[in-house]
Amino acid sequence: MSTSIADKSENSYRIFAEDGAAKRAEFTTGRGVVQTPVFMNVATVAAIKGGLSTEDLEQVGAQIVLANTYHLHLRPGDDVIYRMGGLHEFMDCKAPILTDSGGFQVFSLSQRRRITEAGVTFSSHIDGRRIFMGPEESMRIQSHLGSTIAMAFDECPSSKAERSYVEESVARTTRWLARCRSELKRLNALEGTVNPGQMLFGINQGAIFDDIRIHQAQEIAAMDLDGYAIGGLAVGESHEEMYHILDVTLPHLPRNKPTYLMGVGTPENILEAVARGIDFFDCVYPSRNGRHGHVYTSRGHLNLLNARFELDKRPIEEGCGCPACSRYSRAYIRHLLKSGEVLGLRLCVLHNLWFYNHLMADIRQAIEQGCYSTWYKTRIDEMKEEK
RNA sequence: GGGUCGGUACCGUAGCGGCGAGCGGAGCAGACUGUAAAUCUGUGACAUAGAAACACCGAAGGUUCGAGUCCUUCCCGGCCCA
Repeated sequence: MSTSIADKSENSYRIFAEDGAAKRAEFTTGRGVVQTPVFMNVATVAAIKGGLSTEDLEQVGAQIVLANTYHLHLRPGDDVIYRMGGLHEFMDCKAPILTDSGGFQVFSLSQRRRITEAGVTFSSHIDGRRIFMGPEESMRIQSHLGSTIAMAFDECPSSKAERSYVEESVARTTRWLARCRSELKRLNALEGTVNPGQMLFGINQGAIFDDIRIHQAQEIAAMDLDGYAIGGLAVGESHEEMYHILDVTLPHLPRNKPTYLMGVGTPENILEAVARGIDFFDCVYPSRNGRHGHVYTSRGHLNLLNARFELDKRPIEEGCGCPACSRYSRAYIRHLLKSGEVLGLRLCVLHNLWFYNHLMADIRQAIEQGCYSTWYKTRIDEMKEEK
């Protein structure tokens, strides 16, 4: 079955176990069922950085992949991907793909940006040329890409922004969401659309102002979308502030729809957020940190570049079934990293993504078993132990 | 044996009388949360931090208010000639 945007008869999201606020659900997409809570493996430019292939993603337990509208629009161009049959065809990916809308890039590539009601003008990080993107442009690009889930075009105000600015920005993001919704409906109905069942997730914003978050959550909840994201977190505020925003905002988003905490985070962040009811996550940490020799284990993270691993014959984590741990020592991977060999990066990224995807599997199991609320705290404590 | 150029931190170098010695690498450590960046930031030693100032610029003397910088001798290395 393939539902999109405003759902008709049956909800594509089905919760079958709950433990406190934590939800264990399955989300049915046109590309198969996603078991949640889930981590989305970040392939910004339709590739996991660090030399991983689509095949590697399958091996590492990835259920779903994230790619970026802004990056793919610039290169190779969404028209190229459209003519190649869409993202799935282009990268030979069978799993569902969520495309981020480009809204965050406006925030993170903040030079020379100009925001109006119509959209945002900012400069390309590749060649500096001016780019205009608004809700309609973002939806058209994502429609060309043919992703499984499109994200609404939003603005991500800084966590330190003034209240008056955040109010204005969030109101605009909500108006943009309505425009995204109608544009995507129009596109889905067009002849030749890559994925006519493309879904849409809206995004909650509001920096760290409880009332702005809550008010906007109520507004977008009424719009009946396929899912709801919380954006603008983990951008400089403290963990306590982030968890607090989740605590106050999530009750105002539909419980019978998937929720997505954008860009988060550390294993600890994820464990805490699941406890509060989040289903979807994505983060560059496992891939970026992996490329920098920073690897995750159930007993905390290691920096494989450290001299103490020079003669360490152990795998990154004892008992881990990832392609790196099943064969190679810390000492060897450290040598590869030191030598600048791509294999070193690749092995670390493989391990980290395996770790994240398997952490999510453990989380799902704990919720099913009804022991999540105690289990996750133990997991967090274990990660703080001596490495 | 003669000539010549040179000896500065782990390596390569800058410096040509005011240096509490600059720069690159390496090494060591840290940072990265909807990925412009295999990037960025620290880092002489004294266990660490801070405070502090004592990195003794191949060695020993000398000139000078002051020497890595000038002079003398010696040691070591490269190249050229015999």
